[in-house]
Amino acid sequence: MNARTQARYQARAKVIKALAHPTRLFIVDQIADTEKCVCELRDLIGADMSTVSKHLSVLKDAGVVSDDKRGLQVYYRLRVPCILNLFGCIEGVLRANAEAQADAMHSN
Amino acid sequence: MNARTQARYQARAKVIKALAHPTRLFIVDQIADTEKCVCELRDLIGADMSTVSKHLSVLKDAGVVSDDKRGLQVYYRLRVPCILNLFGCIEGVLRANAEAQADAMHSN
DNA sequence: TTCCTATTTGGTATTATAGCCAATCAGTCT
DNA sequence: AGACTGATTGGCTATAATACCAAATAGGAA
Repeated sequence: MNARTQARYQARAKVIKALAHPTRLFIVDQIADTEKCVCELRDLIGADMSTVSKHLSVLKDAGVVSDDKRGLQVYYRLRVPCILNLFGCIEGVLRANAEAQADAMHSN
Repeated sequence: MNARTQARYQARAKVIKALAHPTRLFIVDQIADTEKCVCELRDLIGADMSTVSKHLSVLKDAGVVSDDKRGLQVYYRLRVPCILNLFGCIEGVLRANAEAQADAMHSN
């Protein structure tokens, strides 16, 4: 794998890595159709505000969300809606995993 | 976020986490339409075979790939093709990021 | 059986990530 | 201006991920 290829996959991995955390997936779901401020997300998640803020900065740095400061609040919204399509696929993987596990049980 | 919700997002995150590495993304691309054995992937990637094997086990454990031992070789294939759709979306994010960066340059 | 080859597993050092607290920053309101 | 609120940043510790080497496993061939 040469340097150019390596760089391309690294850029892709950065975006996916930003999504690879339960809290951040939850955030993406929450702001999918309605923007929300950090304090709202903090309440929904139940973690320290600084923790939520850092998760949001990871998502923002990857280009997944965009922010908009209005008054004291900063509102975050999903910048790239196609990410939502991913969730259906992931659910498919989980279903397939569950089936495979069930099959393995039967064959014992 | 209650325990049930937490568990669901954790399960999803596991699958996405399995994809969140340049080498593993490369592997997914490589076996998208043709299964490949570990040694072929090792040559393409240029890392230690044990490293490649561990990447494959992460993907397999998440249910993304399946393996098939024939003779001395173990062949890996993509188990859930819809993951390929993700790549188009990711490229879209990267393009949007590049544009945003270009815009930021102009406004200086 | 013994040798050889492909793969996996164990051990370990290095690096990255997560979460909380405390401190800081940036607006708002009086 | 000074007090207040929402958000971000820095610092720290704990945990997880990565990559290599070396050792073990599994199957094929002599």
